[in-house]
Amino acid sequence: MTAKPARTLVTSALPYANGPIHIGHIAGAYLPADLYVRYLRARKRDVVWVCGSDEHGAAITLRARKEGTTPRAIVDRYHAEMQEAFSGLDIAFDHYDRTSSEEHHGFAQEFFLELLEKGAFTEETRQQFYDPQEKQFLADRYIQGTCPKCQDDRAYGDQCEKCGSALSPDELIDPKSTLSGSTPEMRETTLWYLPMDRHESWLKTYLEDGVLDGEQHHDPKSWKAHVTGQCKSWVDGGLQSRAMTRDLDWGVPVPVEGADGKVLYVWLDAPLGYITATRNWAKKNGADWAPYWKDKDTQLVHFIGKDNIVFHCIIFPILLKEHGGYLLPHNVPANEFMNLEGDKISTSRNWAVWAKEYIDDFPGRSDEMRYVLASIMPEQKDAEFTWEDFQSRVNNELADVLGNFVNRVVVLTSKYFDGKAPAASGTWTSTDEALRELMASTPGAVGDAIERYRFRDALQHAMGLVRAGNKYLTEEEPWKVMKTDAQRTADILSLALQITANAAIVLAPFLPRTSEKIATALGTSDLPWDAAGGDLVPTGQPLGALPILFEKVTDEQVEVQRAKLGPDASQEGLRDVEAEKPGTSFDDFQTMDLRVAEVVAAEKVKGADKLLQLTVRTGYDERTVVSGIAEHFKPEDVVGRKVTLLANLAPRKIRGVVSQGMVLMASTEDGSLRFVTPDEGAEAGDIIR
RNA sequence: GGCGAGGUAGCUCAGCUGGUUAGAGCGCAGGAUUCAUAAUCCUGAGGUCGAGAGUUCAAGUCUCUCUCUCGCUACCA
Repeated sequence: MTAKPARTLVTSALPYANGPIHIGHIAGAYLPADLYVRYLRARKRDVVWVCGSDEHGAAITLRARKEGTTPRAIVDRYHAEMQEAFSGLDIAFDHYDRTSSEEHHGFAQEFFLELLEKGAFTEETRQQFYDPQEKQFLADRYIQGTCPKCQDDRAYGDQCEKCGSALSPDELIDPKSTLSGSTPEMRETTLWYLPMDRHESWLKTYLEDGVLDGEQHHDPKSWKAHVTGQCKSWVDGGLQSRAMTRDLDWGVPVPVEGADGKVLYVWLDAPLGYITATRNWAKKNGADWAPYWKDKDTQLVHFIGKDNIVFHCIIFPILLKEHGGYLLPHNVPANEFMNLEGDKISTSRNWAVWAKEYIDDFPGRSDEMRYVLASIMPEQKDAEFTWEDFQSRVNNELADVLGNFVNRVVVLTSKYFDGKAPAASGTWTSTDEALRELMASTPGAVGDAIERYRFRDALQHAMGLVRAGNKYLTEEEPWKVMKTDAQRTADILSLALQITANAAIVLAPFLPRTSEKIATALGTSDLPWDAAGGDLVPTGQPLGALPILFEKVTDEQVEVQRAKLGPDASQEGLRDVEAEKPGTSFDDFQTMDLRVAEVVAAEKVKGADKLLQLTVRTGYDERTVVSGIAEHFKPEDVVGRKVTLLANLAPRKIRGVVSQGMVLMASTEDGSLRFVTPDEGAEAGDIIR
C-alpha cells in the first residue's frame, strides 16, 4: 500500500459472548485497532471501524444449559457487559453490532445462498437420524442403542464402548436420541462443505506475492512474519474440505428446504458479521456501505489475535472471493498473546485483569492502561503484563516524564508571563533549532510507525519528544535566565509550549483523555494533526487550568490487584467447575470394575506427544494400558506407582497399540494431572468398591 | 510427530535487504540541578546476541543440527 487508499475499513475480531473482556483481548485486537483508527481519523482519512459480539455456537448453548437459562439471556448479558468494558477503556468503534440480530441472520443467509448458487460448496447427501421431538439431525454421538456385535445396550452411534467395535448409527438396534429419548427417524440430509483445496493456487500467490487476479494487491513484506508463515504452512500442507454447517439449534438457520436443525458454521457466520455491522453502521449514518467492501481503492484491515489467523487469511478470503465483488484483506496485523504475572491468561482460573474491573478500581484512568498495554503490546512475540511493571510505567513515564513536563511548562509560564503564551523573538539558537527539528519530524515518525502497525515504536517516538522537552528545560534553565534576560526566557518557554502542544497531538491516539486535558491547559480545544510539527500555541494565548495528569500508583494498589488474581477467595473454597453429570444408578456403577494396579514399565508411544504406553500388574495378569499423560509425567516417574485402573474397559486400539483399561487421573484446576493413588498398604489386584 | 513464530544487557523489548566499538526504556552506581507531581538532566557499569557446526573478507542478521517457550495441527479427551 504505497498509494493512500481512498477509504479504510477496519475490523476487530468479534469477541465471543460467553465471558468478559480482559486485557489480553484489549492488547490483541482492540487497542491496536483503536490506535490505528484514531490516528486515521486525526489525519481526516475516511475510515470506518466495525466490531460486534459473536453470539452463536455450541459453547453458548452449553453455558445456558449449565446456568439453567437461555442462550438469548447469556448473549444479552455479555453483549451489554462487553460494550461497557470497551467504552471504559475508550475503545471507540464506529459501530458495534451482534450476530444474533435479524439483520445479520438475513444477510448471512443471503450470502450463503449466493455461494450455494455459485457452486462454492460441495454437497453430500446422505441418510441421517433425525430427532422429530428436538427437530434436529443427530450427530453420531447423540444416538444410543444396542450394539449388533456384543448386544450391549449402551453403544453409541460411532462406537460401542463395551466391545470397542466401530459402528455407524444405522447398525444400532433400537436406536434412541440421547437428547429427547425418542426414537429417531432416518431422513435425507445435505451437508455443505467448502472445498478449500480448489483455492490453493491463488491463495499462494495472494499470500506470498500479494498478487490477486494478476494485480498487485498489497505488499507481502508489510505483513507480519508469523502471519504469513502460518498461512503458508497451511496452504503448503494442502487444504482440506471443511463443513460449513452444524447440527445445532442456536445460530443462523441454513436457508434451505429440509435443513431444519442446521445452522451455519460459526466461521461462516462470524466474519460475515463484519459486513452486517458495516451495513448497519451505514444505515445509522445515512451512508453507503458498499464502497467499504467493494471498491478497489478501499483498504481492508483485520485486527485479530494469533489464534484467528487462518480463518481471516484463508477461509474468509475464500468465501469472499467465491462470492465475488468483495474485497480481500490488505493486511491482517495479528498480535501474539499477552501473558500475566508469569502465567497464561486464563478465564476459568480467574488469571486475568478484567477490563471492567480495572475501570471500577481505577476510575477515569483508562489512559494509564492504554499506555501500558501499548508499550508492551505483543506485536511480534508473546508479551507479559505485571502489575509492578504497570506501576513503574505509570509512575516513571506518565507521571514523572509526561505529567511533570507539562506541569513545569505551565507553571513557569504562569509565573513569568502571567499565564499567557509569551512572544518569541524569532531567532533561535542551535539547541532550539535541533529541538524544533525533532518537533517537526515527530508527527511523521509516529504516523509512519502507526501505519506500519508498530505501535510500541510509535509511542516511543511520541514520548521521545517529551523527553527532549524535559532535557531542554533542564539545560536551558529558564528560571535562571529570567533573572537577566526576559526575552530569552520567553523564547525558551514559547518553544516548550509548542513542544507540549505537539506532544498532545501525537499522544492523542494513545492517551485521548490526557491529550484533551493538555489542550485545555494550553487554552485551546483544537489541536489538529495536520498542523503538527509547527507552532500551535499563538502568542498571548491565555493558558487554562491544568489538573494533575497522572496520580502515582501505590504499592498498596499493586498488592490489591495481585491479590485478585487466581481463584476467588470470596467463594470460600467453592470452585467453578463443570456441572455434575445426571444421576446414575448403583447398578450402572457396579458395571465398572476398578482395581488397584502397579505400573511396572512405561515408555513413550512413538509419534504421539501425549501418550505413554504403560505395563501394569493387576495381581492376576499384566496388561498394556495407553494413557494420555506424557505431557505431565516421564516414564521413569510412573514406574513403581500404584494406580487406580478401570480394568474392564473395552479394549481399544490407540495409535497402533491396544489399550486394555484406563488409569484414573484427577485433573487439577490448572489443567495438570494427579494419579488417583490408593492409601499405603493396598496391593495390586485389590478391588475398589 | 508435522508446521509456524520466538529465545538479544538484572527486567521489558528494538535491531530493514549480512559490514566499523550490538541499541532504547526501566532498574542499578556516581554526579549536576531545583522551575516542577522528591520530579528532571548528565555520566557509568552491564550482553561469548539459546548451544554447536558451516558459508563469507565480514553474521545477532544466511545454511544445517540440537535445545527451550508460545501457537496451529495430528494422535489423544
